[in-house]
Amino acid sequence: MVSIKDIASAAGVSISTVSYALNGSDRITKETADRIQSIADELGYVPNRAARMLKKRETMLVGVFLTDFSGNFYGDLLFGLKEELNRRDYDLIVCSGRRSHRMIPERTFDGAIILDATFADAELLGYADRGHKLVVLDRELDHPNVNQVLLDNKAGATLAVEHLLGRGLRRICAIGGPESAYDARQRMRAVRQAVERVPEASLAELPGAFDKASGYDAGPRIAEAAREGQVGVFCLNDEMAIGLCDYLRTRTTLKIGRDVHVVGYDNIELAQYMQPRLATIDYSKRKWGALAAEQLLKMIEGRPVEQERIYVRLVEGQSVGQSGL
Amino acid sequence: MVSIKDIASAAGVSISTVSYALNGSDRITKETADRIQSIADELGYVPNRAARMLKKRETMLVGVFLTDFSGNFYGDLLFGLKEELNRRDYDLIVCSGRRSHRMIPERTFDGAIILDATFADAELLGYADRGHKLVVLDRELDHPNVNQVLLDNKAGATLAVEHLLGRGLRRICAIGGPESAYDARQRMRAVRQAVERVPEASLAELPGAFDKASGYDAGPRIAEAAREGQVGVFCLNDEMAIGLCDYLRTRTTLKIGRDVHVVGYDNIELAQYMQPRLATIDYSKRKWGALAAEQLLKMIEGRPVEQERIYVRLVEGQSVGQSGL
DNA sequence: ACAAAATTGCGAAACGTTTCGATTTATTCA
DNA sequence: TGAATAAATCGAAACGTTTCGCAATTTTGT
Repeated sequence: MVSIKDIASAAGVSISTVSYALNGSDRITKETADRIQSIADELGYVPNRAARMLKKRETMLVGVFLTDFSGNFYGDLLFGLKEELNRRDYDLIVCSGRRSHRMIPERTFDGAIILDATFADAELLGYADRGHKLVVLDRELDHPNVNQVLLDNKAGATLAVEHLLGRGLRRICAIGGPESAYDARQRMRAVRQAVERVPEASLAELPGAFDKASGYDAGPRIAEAAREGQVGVFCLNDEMAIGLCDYLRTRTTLKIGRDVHVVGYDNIELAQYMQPRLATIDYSKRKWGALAAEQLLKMIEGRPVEQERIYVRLVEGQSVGQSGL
Repeated sequence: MVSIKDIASAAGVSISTVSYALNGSDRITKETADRIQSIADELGYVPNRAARMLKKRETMLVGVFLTDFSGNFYGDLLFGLKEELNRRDYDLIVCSGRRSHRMIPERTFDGAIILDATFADAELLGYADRGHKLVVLDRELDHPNVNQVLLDNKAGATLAVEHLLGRGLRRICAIGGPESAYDARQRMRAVRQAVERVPEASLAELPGAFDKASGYDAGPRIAEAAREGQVGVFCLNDEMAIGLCDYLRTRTTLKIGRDVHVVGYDNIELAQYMQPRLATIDYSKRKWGALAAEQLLKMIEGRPVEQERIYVRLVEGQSVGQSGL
């Protein structure tokens, strides 16, 4: 592999001169710089990332950690992140799985973005204590080296439940997320509040784990409830809503949007292809990513960071109809 | 940041001793090794990845390059890759975008897996010439440092077209992929052959670009054809099939599975949620990933690599019905 | 008990950069 | 025409590891 040293001897200059030249320092005259540059090109020189990382103590790399790569959800987010990071000359690297966590303390990145349930809060705080810059997207952490872009979970869940209530539904079910998930807790809290505001409304909470199977598994209980009258179901994310619809369609004769009214959360791509179209809560994942990147870069560069928040809106769909009541 | 040097002085030994101890060399007695290890733990030592990379000239990192992160498709593939790599102590890193290409010549990885149309063949061959190990999943390249796991495109496309022909359809349309895409060319060639084998069958080829919009845009021509009798459409991937169904459903009164029979390719997650269920060609993306990882590791370790191939099967769906003929 | 052999640890160089301070060369000014 | 100043280049140290060859120490065999 050709190194700076090879260029130096080819050009008959010292390695420091080569380094300065290649990095566009004004300590070197334009002519020698050009000459060195063209020799470098000719030799096909590419700097060694490891060496540069080691010496400069910066990597120009940002890591994004995801719970998994299933990516129903991640495409737009990553797009937003990447655009913003590339604009500032950082590269984006996507990782998943416990094993990869250690890349953080190994100083593989200048900063990391976390949307990964396999990190415990304490673990993240530990990294932050060691000086690593973090932006967390799936929790809230109070630490000078940690920032977050908050999703307006409360507003979203409220919107969803009030949509059902607004259609005249009074018997509300909510399928929850894992106890450990911050999003799930926030959303469920808002659900309770929204239901409580309507005296004649009732709420049944069903457990869930944010995956299709949870929605499917909640099916029987929903179906049972629906046989005693229309029911509005808020699934705390779209995956579960899709699982539920799957159950209702294949295992019951109940009609979605008439007997059972379903609303999800996230507006994943699949939601718009469901029949009937899934009502859900939408927000700009791309913007979410862009803001996260911006925050992280600010932290890295030591500029002040302001708290950001992503707003949500309701997307109507035929999975919610008009109640007969 | 605590380094090996800090441990050395804390333990009163030399840095080489620390290095040996921490790496489990038998040059160091068990007791000192343990002592050093516990000091390291206490100090919260984590090795510096850049330094290790530089010195050992290996990174234990494998890069996967994707055209984009939209990931309708990638989830399972990445899962298969990651499992296999982690089992062998490698970490997986996902990259996308032209900018990130340079990570390859910068020696960021021990090898890379390419499923990314933004790489030109010549570019990849250039990297291979420089000694970088590559597995390509979206093309075929003849180079000692490049291997591929072939998808059986020919078999898949044949299966798809024969499925339509088998249902009595004689007027076949095929929506193609980008000219530059190897997969698309292979599939289309097989389509032509399959149609030619049935004398009374006719084929119309429509252009496409492997995205939903292409399918949608092909809609009017398909609809026109369908008004003169049933037509069987093979979309060279599911995305386009979904776009086409979208058009047919929202812009025409033609019924999918009766007037227009649609089959896709890839069996992406969305396919099974389409109404009617999209008939398509399925193959194990997870296995595809696992084999790619295995090949790459073999190349890295200098073991002989055997050519692998992924087999395909037809998934029936109501998007193809029985022709009246 | 002593040399030979084995065990355990150490010193230093190297990986490929960047960058500080010093040195050489060219330019300016009186 | 020198001395003073500015411009261009160089040498060497450093980043944090690994690893080779050597030195010191312990063990073994007789």
